[in-house]
Amino acid sequence: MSNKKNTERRRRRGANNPTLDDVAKEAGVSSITVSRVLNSPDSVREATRLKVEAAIERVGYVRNMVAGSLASASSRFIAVIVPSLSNVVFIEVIQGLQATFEKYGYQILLGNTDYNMQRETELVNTFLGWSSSALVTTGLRHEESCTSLLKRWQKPVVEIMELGDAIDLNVGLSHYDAGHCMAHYLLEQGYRRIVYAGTQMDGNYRARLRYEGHRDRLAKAGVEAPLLEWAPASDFELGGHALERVLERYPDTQAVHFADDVLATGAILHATRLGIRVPGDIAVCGFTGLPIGQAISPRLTTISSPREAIGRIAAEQVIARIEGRPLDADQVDVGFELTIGESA
Amino acid sequence: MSNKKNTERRRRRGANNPTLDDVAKEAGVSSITVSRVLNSPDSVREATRLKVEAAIERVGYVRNMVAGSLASASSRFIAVIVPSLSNVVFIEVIQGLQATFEKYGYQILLGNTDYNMQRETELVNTFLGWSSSALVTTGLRHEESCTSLLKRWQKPVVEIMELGDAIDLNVGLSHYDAGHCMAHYLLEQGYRRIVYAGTQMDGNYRARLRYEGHRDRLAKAGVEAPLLEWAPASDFELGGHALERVLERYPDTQAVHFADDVLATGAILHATRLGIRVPGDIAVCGFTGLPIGQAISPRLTTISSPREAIGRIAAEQVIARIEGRPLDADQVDVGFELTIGESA
DNA sequence: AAATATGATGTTAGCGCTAACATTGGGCGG
DNA sequence: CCGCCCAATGTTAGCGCTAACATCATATTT
Repeated sequence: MSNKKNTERRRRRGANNPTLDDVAKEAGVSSITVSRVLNSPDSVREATRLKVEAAIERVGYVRNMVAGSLASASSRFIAVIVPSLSNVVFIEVIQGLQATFEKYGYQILLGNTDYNMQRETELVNTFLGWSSSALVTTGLRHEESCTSLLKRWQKPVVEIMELGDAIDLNVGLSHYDAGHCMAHYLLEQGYRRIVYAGTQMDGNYRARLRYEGHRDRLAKAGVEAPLLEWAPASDFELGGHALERVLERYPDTQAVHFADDVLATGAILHATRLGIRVPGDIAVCGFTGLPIGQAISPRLTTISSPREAIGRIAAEQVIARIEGRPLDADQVDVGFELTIGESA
Repeated sequence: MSNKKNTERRRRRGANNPTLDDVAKEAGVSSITVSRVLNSPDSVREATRLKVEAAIERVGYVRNMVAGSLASASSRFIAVIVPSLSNVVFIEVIQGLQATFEKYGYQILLGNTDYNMQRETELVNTFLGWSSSALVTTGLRHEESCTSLLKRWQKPVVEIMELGDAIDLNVGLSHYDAGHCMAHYLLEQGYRRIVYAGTQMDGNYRARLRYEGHRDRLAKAGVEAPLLEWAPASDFELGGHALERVLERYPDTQAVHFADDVLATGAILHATRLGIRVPGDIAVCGFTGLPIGQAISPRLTTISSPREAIGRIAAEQVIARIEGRPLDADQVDVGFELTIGESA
């Protein structure tokens, strides 16, 4: 068959960095001992360890994580999937995740879906292909194939932000209740003509869940729940614009319930500029509990969600699972808090 | 020697997911053909490709990226190292990087140093171990061993945010010039008693570079350049607090040059609450060009840096390098812009 | 002192994929 | 209709590491 003229030919790629074997030779031990120094230093005699560490230093060894992960069929990666990086909320969640995972020596593999579920499925596939140790994703709604893939997967999966029927672990809060709670507060304050205003409520369906809570509470009081929605992502300017549109469309509005604090803050700052008094002429409230809402005057009335805590708790749950510690519960309700400011 | 009784024993791990070979068998081709369908579909006949794709679907194959990276000695990872995730600036840079790299099918491997250079070196080591295709890091200052490791490394390295003597590629702006420019503007407006106020200026030495530009410009005008500094990270509340401390320590201050927009915004909002007129009683300016600075009244006078553009340009440079396209220059000065608001 | 347990290190055989080369079967010019 | 070329596919040998088991020296038990 093949013309076996190649006794010693095949060469591979350039790099040729020092490998474990080079270190082993240098230190006068076997490569598995070097591997142990790296992975479980306690299982090696101190003298050996020092010898190996010196050798590592001398040859300038850089560990090949890829080979290690292939051999052990696991990486110290945690896949994290969020729908957006422009929304501070997810940034803060990522901070919580990152800080906690780092403590335990795990790396985050970050994916951004742009509120696109197909993209989410692709990311899940890629991340599983990296032998991730666990996966954290946002929300409970996924493509069918994505859900079934994750259910079959043998490692921890956490769905965050929202509570409900989850694949595995679940850390979040009830957005329906949050919307309901704020609507209740507004009614209590005597407001009756209340408009809900949000952005991108198809992709960001949690904002819609809050609207539903809001609407149902108003319905119970026999009050209409008009909804205005915009396509672009929330920013301060859009908040100001939204306030004007609300007043145009429903001139007798008494209060605006914004889907998030960025819009609400933008509305308040714009109102100040226009000489519209908040809450005198119109009351404003939001959702999230961003620092900027508490820095402006009037201070924003809002619902604060513990964003970094969601990240921290989700990460702790994952670590517990990985380390085989038992969990109190597979679902954690982090709750929310009505923060009463001066704006409503 | 070894009691060779084990003809077919050694089993490995649990998972046993379908592999390329399973797909190959199912499709009636060899595994390399499946590999080609995945990596270079154009090199396979359409009929074959469809057959293989159907087989992939049928067996529920999930690609093992780890094995692929080991065999090809390269992953589609780009290592990205930033000093902080609490600072919006880096978030926006990451957004720019992420959006661009995603277009080309690269994944970001994100590391956070918390302004600790030793941590940076560790992250660099880990990320090189993942066979990253390139590395993006923040700033020009690193540990000696880190710099030399990166210089020996054969793949693209970009240092961002700051301009100067770089390892390989460099995308950023001159912070010294930015500070100088703002000081020049303040002098031009007739201010003479100007205080510079910042946070964490040891770790975040770019804020110090801006101070040095500021100080040198004032010196040229024969004016003192007092500096006040705080240890915690910038937030709105600290900005208000800082304004009060400045007025306490230097009661006749005419203008405060804040190291960033978060502090400056916090100061303006706090001043409004206290009834201090800006710029009537005291002028305020910042650095960064955050949206919030332009949403408040008075609008903030600041220096806008193109944060997302830094990310996008850095990513484009890297991609060009990886694809072997020639670069116009290894260094890109993205510049900055004096944004004149009403606050100074 | 023999038997057994324990701790430290070594040997072997992959993990699942792809680079490098080999083979095969038309298509096509002469 | 022969030889050559090229496109499509196959064969082989690792990539660098670690799981699983093996070995050996020393400590502990009986």
